[in-house]
Order: sequence, then C-alpha cells, then structure tokens
Amino acid sequence: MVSSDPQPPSPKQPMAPLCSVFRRYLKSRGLKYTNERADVLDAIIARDGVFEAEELLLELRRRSHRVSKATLYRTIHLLQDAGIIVQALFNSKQSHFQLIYGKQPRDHMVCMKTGRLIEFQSEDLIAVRNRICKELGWSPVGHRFQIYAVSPEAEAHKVHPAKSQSPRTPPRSR
Amino acid sequence: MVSSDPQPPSPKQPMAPLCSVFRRYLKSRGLKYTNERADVLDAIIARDGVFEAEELLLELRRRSHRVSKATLYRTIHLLQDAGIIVQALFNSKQSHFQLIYGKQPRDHMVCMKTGRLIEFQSEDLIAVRNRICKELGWSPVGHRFQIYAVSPEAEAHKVHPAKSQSPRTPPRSR
DNA sequence: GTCGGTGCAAATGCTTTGCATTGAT
DNA sequence: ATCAATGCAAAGCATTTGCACCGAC
Repeated sequence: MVSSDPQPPSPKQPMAPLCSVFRRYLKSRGLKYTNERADVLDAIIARDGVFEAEELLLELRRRSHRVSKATLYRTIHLLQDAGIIVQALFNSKQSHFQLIYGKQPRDHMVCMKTGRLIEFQSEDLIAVRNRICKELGWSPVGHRFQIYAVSPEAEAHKVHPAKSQSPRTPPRSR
Repeated sequence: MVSSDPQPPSPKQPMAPLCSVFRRYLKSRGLKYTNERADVLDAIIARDGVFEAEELLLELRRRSHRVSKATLYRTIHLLQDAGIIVQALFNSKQSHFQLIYGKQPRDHMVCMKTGRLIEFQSEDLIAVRNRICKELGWSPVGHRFQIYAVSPEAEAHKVHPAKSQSPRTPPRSR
C-alpha cells in the first residue's frame, strides 16, 4: 500500500510545534533561538517538502526576512542535528533537504523525462528494509530510497524534454 | 532473500567484456578508445565496487598510469553515458560511482558508527519498487536505496568512532 | 562584560572548462 | 590536414570559515 497524497499537514495530531522542538534543542546546547533561526524554520515549514538552500533564501527574501547565506547554512546544520530536517541528495551539485520531524519517512520518485518529483511512503518498503537488516545482522536506523521512473504524463504525451525543470541526475547523467 | 556476498565476478557468464562495450559506445559516437580511457576503465574494474574520483586517481598512479584529473572526470562522464557506471551519492562533498554494467542493481548499507559499507541485493526490494510504481502509474527505470544502520561489530564492541573511515553522512550530519 | 550570533568577504575543495599542444587516421 | 583527446591552469559553484561588530542576559 502506497500513499503519495500531500496528506493533511497534521491538522489533528497534537504534535509539539516544530519551533518549540527547535527551541528546546537549542537551549539544551546553550544556544539561542534568534529571529534569523526562527525565520529559517518558518520558511522550511512553509515549503513543507524537499528544498535546497538557494530556494530557502528566495523564500526568505519574499517574506522580506533578511538572513545571510552563512546564517542559513549554519541554521540548516543545527536543524539537522536537532533531527528536524535531513539531507536528501538527489544530485551532486547541491544538497537537498527535507522536513522530517514528526513525519513518516518519505521516499521519492523522480520523473526522468520531466523532472517531476513526488513523495510517497510505503510500509512494505520499511518491512523489506527491516528484513534485510535482520538477515545481515545489522540494526536499522534510517534509509534513503529514490525511484527513477517515467511519470504517466510524460509517458502519455511524449512530453518534450523539460524546459524549466531540469531532470534530476539519475542512473546516468551528463 | 538477501545476498551480500562479494559474488564471483561473473567467472562463467559469457558477458561481453566491459572494454568492448565501452569501445563500441565510443565508436557509435565517433569518439576514440584511447589509452587513458582504457586505463581508467581498468582501474574501475579492479576496484569493482563503489569508488570516488580521487581514489581512482591514486589507483591509476599506483599502476603508474598517468591520467590527468580533467581526463579522469571526462572519462567518468562517458562511462556514465555508456551505462557502465552510475553515480551513487552518499554524501554531498564528493560523488561516488559504481560499476553496474551487467550486474544486478546493488544497494548499500552504511554503518553509522564505523562507516563500513556493504553492498547487497534484494529481489523483494525490486518487487516493492515495481509495485509502488504500478500503483502510482509510473514506469520504473532504476532506483537508489541506502540503508543507514549499525553493523554487528559496532553494536557488539562498542567500537570507537571510526578513525580513518569517516562515517557517511546520513539522517543527520555535521 | 561575556558569549554566542550575524553578515561580509575570503577561503575551500570538488568538478568543469578554455586553450594550446599532441596524436591518430 | 582534420578532428578529437590530453594536460595544465584557471574558472565555477555550493558550502564553509575568519573576523569584526552586535545584542541579550
């Protein structure tokens, strides 16, 4: 069973709001919850999905929040340590990250023709992962799974090689 | 069923040798099979697994084959286009590649304590992948799967945080 | 007034590119 | 001769770092 629906951003679960999770993490390290850090987290929450540093910077500018590149990257590291976001690694040019705190692990499917990216989650996958670990004697911690495929639209319309969207680097590139 | 055994490098299958595959590819593009390109491919075959550019350069030096960095990278791109190697993406610093021509797709498990990396392959995983694609209406082309886990040794010996081997960047880094 | 935080600009480090030279057909 | 390949050094780029200044407790 797979679900790829955008899935209501947890409107019901009484989950600790991300900002307080972050604040708690920072306090535990003797660090401060500054406006810049809050702004970055907000922008990430607004995107709610995969993002890259540059995009985040634009998002921040759009909201006329001035955060330097240096601070952005520093904050991204903190958020990783806090377990709020993880690195996604789609191509070797720049890093992609995604919000994961309080979410099921999400995997990705990338269209090799159009570059369209969707997220999905599959219990079967987790089951397989755990079984593999068990058979080899390892203890699972996390995983990263990306499928390269051709989306239905691309298949159907014989879509032209993407224009604005550059197809992600996959089983072969360049 | 999982197999992680080094698996005999195809001692029996009468598979077209990689160099001729590469040569054929080059010819089809009006390109030349030069000594440098052959040397690079040899070094990759010798490693037979995951490698990074820098390592390959060392391997080449060891065999006293002089290939410039530029040529190395250019050749790596050609080999990707030829479908002989693919990019692996373990961390965001540098690219990793792996030989895949004529092999079952291989996935990876990385130890978060020691950095040990093993390869495995699982039919179940492919089955799950195909099922997911089918359910969402996409046509599978390839995939990339990495498990972050703790290896048995690390679990047992309370191994010290790796010295030479730096643990790969996973569900959190920095 | 002590620390940590921030922005800026400079530094990194992997990868790519421009260019003059070299080599194969 | 022609066309591609090579090596070198320079350029690109995402990311990191050094440093002087700022602000909260």
